[in-house]
Amino acid sequence: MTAAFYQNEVKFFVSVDCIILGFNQDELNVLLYKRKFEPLQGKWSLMGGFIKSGESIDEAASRVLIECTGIDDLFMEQVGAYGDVTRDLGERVISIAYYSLVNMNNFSEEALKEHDAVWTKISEVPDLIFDHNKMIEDTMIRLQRKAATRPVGFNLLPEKFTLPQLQKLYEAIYHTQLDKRNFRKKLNSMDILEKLDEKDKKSSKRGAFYYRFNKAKYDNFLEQGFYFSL
Amino acid sequence: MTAAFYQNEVKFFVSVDCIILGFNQDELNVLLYKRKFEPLQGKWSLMGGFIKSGESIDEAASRVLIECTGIDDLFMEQVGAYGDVTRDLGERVISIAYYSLVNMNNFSEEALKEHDAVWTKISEVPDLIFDHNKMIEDTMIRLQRKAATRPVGFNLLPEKFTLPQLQKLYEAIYHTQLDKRNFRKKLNSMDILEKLDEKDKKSSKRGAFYYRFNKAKYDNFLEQGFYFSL
DNA sequence: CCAAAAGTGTTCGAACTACACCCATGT
DNA sequence: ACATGGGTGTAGTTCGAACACTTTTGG
Repeated sequence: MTAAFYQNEVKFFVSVDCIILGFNQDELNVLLYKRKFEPLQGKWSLMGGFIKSGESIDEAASRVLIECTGIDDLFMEQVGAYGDVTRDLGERVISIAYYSLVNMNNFSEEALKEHDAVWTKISEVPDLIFDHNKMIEDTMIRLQRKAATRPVGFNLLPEKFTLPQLQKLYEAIYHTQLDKRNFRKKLNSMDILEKLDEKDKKSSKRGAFYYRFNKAKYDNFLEQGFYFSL
Repeated sequence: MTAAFYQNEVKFFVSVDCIILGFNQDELNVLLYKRKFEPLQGKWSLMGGFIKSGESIDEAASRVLIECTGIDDLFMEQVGAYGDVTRDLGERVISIAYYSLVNMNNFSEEALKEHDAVWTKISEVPDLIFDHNKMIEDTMIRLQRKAATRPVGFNLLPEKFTLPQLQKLYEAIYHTQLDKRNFRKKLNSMDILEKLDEKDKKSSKRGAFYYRFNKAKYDNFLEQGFYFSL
């Protein structure tokens, strides 16, 4: 039994909410859920869960993420704590948002249905419960900064991807158009990708070469004192 | 009485911890306190406080900040939530860190003594309780990113400051040396400062002109579609 | 043969880096 | 008069932005 040092203080429910992002058909998507309990049962929301007693915040976020995706070891980062007094309509709950970048292809239709989950284009996110829309907005800003300086974008793609795909991804993240030649030139100069012999012929007749992110090359790139920036 | 929706869940103590940063004699400083209660009474720590029931996290942080500084309306930003199960030696406490940038000159010796507070050079911060050292480290990284893209540095200086002072500040934040001429050229091109007639003669015989950050000029600068970057 | 996407280099201007000397003044 | 920190301009280089045509191939 631990000593009760803080007897006079108030306790709060604390939850985590997960912003799970994927990329498909040139658009960022977020995984939304129909809420399964009151209050606001049936409304659209992020997937979340209360922190349990033996569990750190990161662990709680991992747990929720695994519940949702069935996948372990996903890229995940804390966005921040949300604590307006009336943010939750039920009782007072402080929530800590995490975002995760996943490869949408790893999700089966059944897995999604089972949880009442749908991938929703970022541009078409409806009104969500509580402050969940704000959490997504904050996440988008954070992702922009992160993706500009760290190679986290690859988490949103399959292991093998084409350069046009990669470019579309960054265009979606930054919400801009990029020049094909400049984009490729920059990537080329970093030498962090591995070109495969295989081509993807789904999106064009000619086909585009597959590439793979090469961690060893990237580490080497960092050792040279360079910084990733796209 | 609100409905009890979440009866089966666990509640936690939630606190805020404040990283109060100042700048003096070419160094960033952080305000440290001798802890006033058990556990670890008398040890060095950040100033913190438990969140109270009617209070948002931001409000709690503001309250603690005002208690410490006597000043309202300080620059303040959330760093993140810290929730390792055993981070607090007393009972389990989840803590949310905020950093604030202040002008050290606004603190009287008496005000500091009253709280058992001391300004400590960032390079000389001792072992603090719990994860407070980690909070400071995370803050420094965050400050670097923030200061590079937003004019937040001015919060660390008196209203009137000299260019050598400003340069020293950025050198301290980035932990690097900057070229005097290039630094001034860049600032000049932004046209966000107002040159005063007055000179500061404390640090040299010739004296250095005072400048003042001009919000209107800065807003205009933004409207032109430029971004602050130093 | 043609539509549709993949792939490829060069030029120009802007921005950053490096760099050295004179100025003002308190002691 | 001199030591100390304040203030100023230019040249070279690098980096990012703009830009158009050829290639491949399924239909």
